[in-house]
Amino acid sequence: MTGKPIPTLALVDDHTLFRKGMINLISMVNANYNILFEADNGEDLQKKISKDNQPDILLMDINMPHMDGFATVEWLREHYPLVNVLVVSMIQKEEAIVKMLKLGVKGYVCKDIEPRELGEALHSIANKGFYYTDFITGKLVHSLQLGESANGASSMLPVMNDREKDFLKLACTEFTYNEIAAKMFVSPKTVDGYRNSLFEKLNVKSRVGLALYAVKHGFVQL
Amino acid sequence: MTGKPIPTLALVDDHTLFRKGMINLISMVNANYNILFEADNGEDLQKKISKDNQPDILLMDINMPHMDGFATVEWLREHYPLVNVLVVSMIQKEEAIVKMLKLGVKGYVCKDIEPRELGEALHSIANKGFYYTDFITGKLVHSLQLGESANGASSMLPVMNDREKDFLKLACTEFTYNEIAAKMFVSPKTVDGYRNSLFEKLNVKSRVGLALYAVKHGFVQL
DNA sequence: CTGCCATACAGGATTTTTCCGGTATTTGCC
DNA sequence: GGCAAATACCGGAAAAATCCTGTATGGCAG
Repeated sequence: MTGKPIPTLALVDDHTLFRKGMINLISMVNANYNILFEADNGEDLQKKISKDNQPDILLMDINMPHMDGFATVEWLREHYPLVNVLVVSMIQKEEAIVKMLKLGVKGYVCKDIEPRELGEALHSIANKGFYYTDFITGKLVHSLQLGESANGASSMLPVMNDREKDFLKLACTEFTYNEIAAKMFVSPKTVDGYRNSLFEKLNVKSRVGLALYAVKHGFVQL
Repeated sequence: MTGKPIPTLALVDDHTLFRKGMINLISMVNANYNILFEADNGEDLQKKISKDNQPDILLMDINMPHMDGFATVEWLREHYPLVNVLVVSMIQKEEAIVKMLKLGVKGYVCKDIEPRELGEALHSIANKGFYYTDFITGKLVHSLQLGESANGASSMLPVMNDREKDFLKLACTEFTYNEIAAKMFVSPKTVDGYRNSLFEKLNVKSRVGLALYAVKHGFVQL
């Protein structure tokens, strides 16, 4: 673990030829990357990845036999959350893109990507932690807009009463629950109730979850 | 506590005439607000505000004798963090605006505000929780840009090593520290060290503080 | 009037978080 | 080689957060 050495990569794709092609592309990029390993699919990846063999960036296809890209990202998120996934797929369907984004992938590019853009994507992920093109952002925004208006059910905010909203704001501070109770002029046991009620309503299970929810939904400004 | 009744207001300004003028303006707005009380300055406010006498929105000047707007907002933030402050001041200096914004005020308008805009501001704060005009946003962005480049010292990010950055990302999840340790392949006591080190470097004192810092500085995406 | 539901609050137990004061290992550098 | 700084780690204890079950109150619809 010597500081910030050469970023490491791994490739997951069921087509050997395509993997070799990608490796060739990567070698054309004027930057240094160490390729740790290649895998045929998610199952194969599970065998090859380990504590001492984690890539910084994982280039992965979606359509794969046995264990596809979605299942693989979910598994990685649980077991190797520090691995940055760059999806490399022919699939351009908004549904797939948005699904992957929700699963936390750090980039999504088309398989016919040009060397220059691949270099940019890898560099961006290695340094800023993500690479989202305007195309991807566009899909995401579009999907959000759909969710907000037409759909209706999906983005409906849970019903919170005023006191719960007040509590939510104060939960996004470094006050302890006892201090929050004092500022809300209620018993600590009552804020205990607000918290548990919000855990359920907002589908989170910790104060960090509450804070993140509040920020995401604009209850507090950063 | 009957649902969402008429929003309550309070005014803090040392000029009686101006307060009366504002009240008149507010009455012209086609919306209902209850005015709880008026105060001459921060000190006077401290006497008049109480658990059972907190306004939803507090309209406040900056230049006031005895206790000015800045001190007052700081005090409110500590003792009545749920009160939304709308600054109403002649002061248009970027420095003052940015300072107030940093103190968490929910809006900043000029004293020569028109009835229509005042109505919009109050409505926006009562519902969305804030009212920032483009003018204010502009000042803020400008100040941020200054901070980023010229100033240098002010916005310099603390030096975090790679493992600390990794930890910071995982701290923004609902994993416990034990789970985080497992995912980072280190001992729980080590993440204990990362945490304490970041508390100091980032000037926070709880996990919520860490998460909020991380979001604000783009270490995690929402 | 009465039972239901939402809200405010308690006691008590358990887990997590936070804090403190140390130790071993590694790494760069004089 | 040896020293300072950074990193990984430990035991123990105090504080905070989380969870569960249960009570009192008040509004309100049947």
